[in-house]
Amino acid sequence: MQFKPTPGRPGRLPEPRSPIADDGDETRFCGTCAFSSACIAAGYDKPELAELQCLVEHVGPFRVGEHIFRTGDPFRAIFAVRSGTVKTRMVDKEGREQVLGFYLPGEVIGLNAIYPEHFPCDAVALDTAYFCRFSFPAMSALASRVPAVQQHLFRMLSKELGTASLLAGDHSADERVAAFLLDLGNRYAVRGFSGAQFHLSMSRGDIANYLRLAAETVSRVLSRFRAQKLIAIEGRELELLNVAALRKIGEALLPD
Amino acid sequence: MQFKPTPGRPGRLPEPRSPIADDGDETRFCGTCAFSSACIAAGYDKPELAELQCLVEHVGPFRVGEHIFRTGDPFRAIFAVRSGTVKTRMVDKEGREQVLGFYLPGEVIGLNAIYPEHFPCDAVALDTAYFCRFSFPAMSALASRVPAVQQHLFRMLSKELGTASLLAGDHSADERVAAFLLDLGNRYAVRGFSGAQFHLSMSRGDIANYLRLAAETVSRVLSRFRAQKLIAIEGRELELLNVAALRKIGEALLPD
DNA sequence: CGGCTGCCTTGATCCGGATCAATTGCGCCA
DNA sequence: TGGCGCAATTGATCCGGATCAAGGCAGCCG
Repeated sequence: MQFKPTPGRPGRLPEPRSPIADDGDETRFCGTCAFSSACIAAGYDKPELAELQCLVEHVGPFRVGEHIFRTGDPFRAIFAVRSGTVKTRMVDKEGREQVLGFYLPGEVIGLNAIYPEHFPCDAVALDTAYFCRFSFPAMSALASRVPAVQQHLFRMLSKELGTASLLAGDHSADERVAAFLLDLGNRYAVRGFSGAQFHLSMSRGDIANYLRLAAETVSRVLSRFRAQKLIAIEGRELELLNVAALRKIGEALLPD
Repeated sequence: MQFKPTPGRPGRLPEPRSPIADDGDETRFCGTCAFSSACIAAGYDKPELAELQCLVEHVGPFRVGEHIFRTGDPFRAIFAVRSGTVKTRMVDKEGREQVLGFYLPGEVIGLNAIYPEHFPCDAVALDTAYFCRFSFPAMSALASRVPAVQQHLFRMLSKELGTASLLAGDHSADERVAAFLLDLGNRYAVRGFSGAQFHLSMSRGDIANYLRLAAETVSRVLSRFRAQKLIAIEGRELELLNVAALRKIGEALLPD
C-alpha cells in the first residue's frame, strides 16, 4: 500500500535532511549500521560482496505515519533504518495500540517475524525514513556460506531478546522516563550522533504507551525533570543536563 | 558450582517422576522437544547424526533452587529442558529479583546469552530438572552445514522475541493472571501434557513477580477465579474449569 | 485573518493494586 | 509430637498514577 520502494538503486538518496539522517555518504552510514560487521566482514574484496549487494535494496522515503510493514504481511525481509525513526506496535482487537519499540538509524526491524513468517506488528515511520531492505531468504542462504553473517544474525536476534527490560519490572514513572531518555541517548551515541542533545521523534503519547504510563504522567515527569534542571526540553528538542542524576534515578532499569 | 552434569551418558534417567517429566523414553521426549526438528531433521540416517550426538550432553538432575547457570557465567551452551521447570531471573544491584520467564519441558533457555557472550540472567530449577546441553560453538558450526539447523535456530530466537507480550501493556491483574494460566496450559498442551490440569511449579511470589503484581494480588485473583468456578486450585494443583471465560478475561493479552 | 485540529501541559479527583498486618496451613526436623 | 519456618490467604489502609477536565500553543487551511 504505502509501500513505495525507490527505483531500487543504491544511488545517492534524495535529500535526507532529518537531523539524524546520514549525510548521504554510504560508507559512513554503513559504519554505524547494525549490519556493518556483516556487510563489511563479508569483505568488499571477496566474491560474496556481489551477493550482498544484490540482497540489499534501498527503500524509501516513507513519510510520517506511513507503514513499512503491517501486521499479517508475509515475512520476506528485514529492514535496517538508514535515516529517520520507526515505531513498532501491535493493535489489539479492541483497537488499543501497544507500542513495542522505537528504532533509530542503524537499528534493524522485522526480526520478530522470522518465526511466525508473518509480521506480528506494524512498523510506522515517525520521521521521513529510509531503509536498507535485506531479503531474508537470500540472507539465510548467505549465512550458510559465510559464518560471519550467520553469527551476526544470531547476535542481533539475541541482542534484541535483552531489550525488553525497559518495560519489565514494576518501576515508578520517574525511573521509567529517566531510563528511557538515557537509553535513547546511548543509542544515538553508539551510532555516532550526540547522545546528550537530540530530537524526540515520537509524541508524548507514544512514549507513554511504550513505557506503560499515561501521556499526562510523562508530561508531568518531564516538567519536573526540567524544574530540577536534569534536562532541558522544549517541545521535542531534548538536552540531558545531568546524566549522573538521571542515571541514579533510572539505575534499577539500566544495564550494570 | 551446583553445576553437576551426570557422567555424560545418554542412558536412562534416574527416576524422573515429576508429573511433567518425560517417562525416560528418549524418542518420545525428543518428539516434544523444541529441538526435535533440528535433531530429527538432521536425520538419524545421515552422517550429521554423529555430530549431533556429540554436541548434545545430558545434564542433571538439578534440585529445587539450584542454578543451571548464573548471571555473568561465560556463554558456552544452550539448554533444552528435558523434565522439570526453570525460572530465569535478573537480580538488580539493590537485590530485587525480577522473574523473566518460566520454562517447561521441551523449551530452551540461554538464547539471550549469545550476544553478550555471558549469561545475562540466572536460571534456577523450580523442580528436579534434567536438560539436554547443546554446545553453542558446535551448534553454530553444524548450522553452517545443515540449513535446517540454522533455520531452526533463527526460528527459536525469533519466537522468543514474541514472548514478551504477557508482560507488556498496562493490563489489570485479572487479565494478567487469566492470560498466564492459559499460556501455561497451552504450552503444556503443545508438549503433549494436559493443558487443563497441571501443577504450578512456581510459588505465588514468582508468578506475581513475573506478572508485575504483588503476591497478595495473585492470591486474591486466584481465590476469586475459584469462587467464580473458572478454576479449581488447591495449593499448586490447578485445573482450568472454564477456559472460554478465562480466554475472554485475558483476551487482550493473548494471541489472535 | 479566524477557526480548526492535534499535541502538550496542568489541575482535581478517583481507583486498582501495593503495602502493612494478622492468621492459617503445611512440611520438615528434632 | 511439638515447634519452627515458609507459603499462602485474607483483611485494612494507603498511594501512585489513571482518568477526567480545562486550557494553551502551533500548524494548517479555507
